[in-house]
Amino acid sequence: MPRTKNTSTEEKILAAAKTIFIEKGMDGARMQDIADNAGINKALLHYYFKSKEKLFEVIFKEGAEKLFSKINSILNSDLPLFEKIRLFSNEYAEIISQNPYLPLFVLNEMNKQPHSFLENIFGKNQPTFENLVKQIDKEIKKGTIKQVSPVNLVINMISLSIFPFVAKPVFQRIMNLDPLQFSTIMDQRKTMNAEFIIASIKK
Amino acid sequence: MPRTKNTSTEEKILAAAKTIFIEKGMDGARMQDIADNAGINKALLHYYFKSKEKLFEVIFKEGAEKLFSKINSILNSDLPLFEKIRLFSNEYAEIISQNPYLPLFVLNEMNKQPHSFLENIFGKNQPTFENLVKQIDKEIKKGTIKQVSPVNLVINMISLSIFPFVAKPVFQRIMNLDPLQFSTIMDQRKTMNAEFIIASIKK
DNA sequence: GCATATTTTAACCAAATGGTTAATAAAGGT
DNA sequence: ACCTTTATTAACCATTTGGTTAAAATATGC
Repeated sequence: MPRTKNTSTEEKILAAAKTIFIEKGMDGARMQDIADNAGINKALLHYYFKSKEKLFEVIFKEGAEKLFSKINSILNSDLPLFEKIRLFSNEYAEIISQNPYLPLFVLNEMNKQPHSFLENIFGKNQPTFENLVKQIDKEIKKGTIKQVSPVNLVINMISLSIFPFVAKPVFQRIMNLDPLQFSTIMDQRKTMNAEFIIASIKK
Repeated sequence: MPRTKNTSTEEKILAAAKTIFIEKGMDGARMQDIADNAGINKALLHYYFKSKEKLFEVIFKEGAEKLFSKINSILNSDLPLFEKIRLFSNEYAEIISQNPYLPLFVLNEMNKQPHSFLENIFGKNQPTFENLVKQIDKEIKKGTIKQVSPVNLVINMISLSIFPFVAKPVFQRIMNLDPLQFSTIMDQRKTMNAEFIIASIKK
């Protein structure tokens, strides 16, 4: 097993695999494409990562981690609720504009991969929302926000952050936007989303 | 024995193709699976629809149509703004809960298929939002709602309606919800979404 | 400098896959 | 009945695909 040195080849493979898998998905990706993209022989892929599935798993895991870790850390921080919403919206928008194709990749594969595969990956990092739920209940009692379901609030925050990227080709087309216009609108949303959410729950 | 009136072969194929394509996507779908699912010989698929691509196109077109036609018709109707938002949220939630796997299928393929393929499909049905833009401008001048970008309002409405279904496996997992709990929450959202949107723009 | 271990490659291989063909069965028209 | 057209099938085929092998190149330790 080559776990010792020469990470450069391994890194080249991982970078290439990321590109190809995210672009084509597990089924659409070809090992030969990944090898070509990494500038190496196909057999080397199997030398470093024994199968397509194993290689995919590494890429998927990394992607899922990138998307999910921030949610948990911000939503469980000690910030005041509105600040939390603002921070989440801003930071999440940043992550996603830097990895615009990641969400669809992860969503797509989460729907397709068997349960066992996902179990393996999500084993421990189970986010907790207790902190947030308590915080929201407190604000409701204080009367600063409306009676709102914490779960649904989080779903709204995440939906508004991610979906526009996932549906970019749809929105661009049905709204007749050129890429520049679309990107301008996405930029507006970075600050807008938080205020939109806050306005919807503020009393 | 004469059995119960068998649906036409073409219909059987289309139904099977829908099932398989939506479950596995264009790349993951196997012609043999579609044939088996339809209870016919694989060659018959090519007899009715000459290639996998052509068959896929039919299924995709139908799915995209189902998802997009309603948007246009409701958003261009003559209802008052808030009613429009409520009607859209309700009807769209209905369409999607009846076809929960359709959005991801369409989104996924819209990101993968080449431009030419999509051009063919969206040729004419280009939605228009002029009506809605005017309506929103009017409400802003009347002072009933905040100064809000019509495009972003529509993006929000659609995002909140669709994304929770697309990300169902994610939400179920990170929020530790069993299928029943999740479905209850989705039901709440049917009415909640509209009020959430309205609250966020009401002055 | 040399033996050993690691990395990389070209050539293969078996299975799977979309698609074709030629023959057969069923329907329709006369 | 008989012929023509349409529908359906089993057997193939060419290509693609993930994966393997054995040999060559390169690095490593002494």
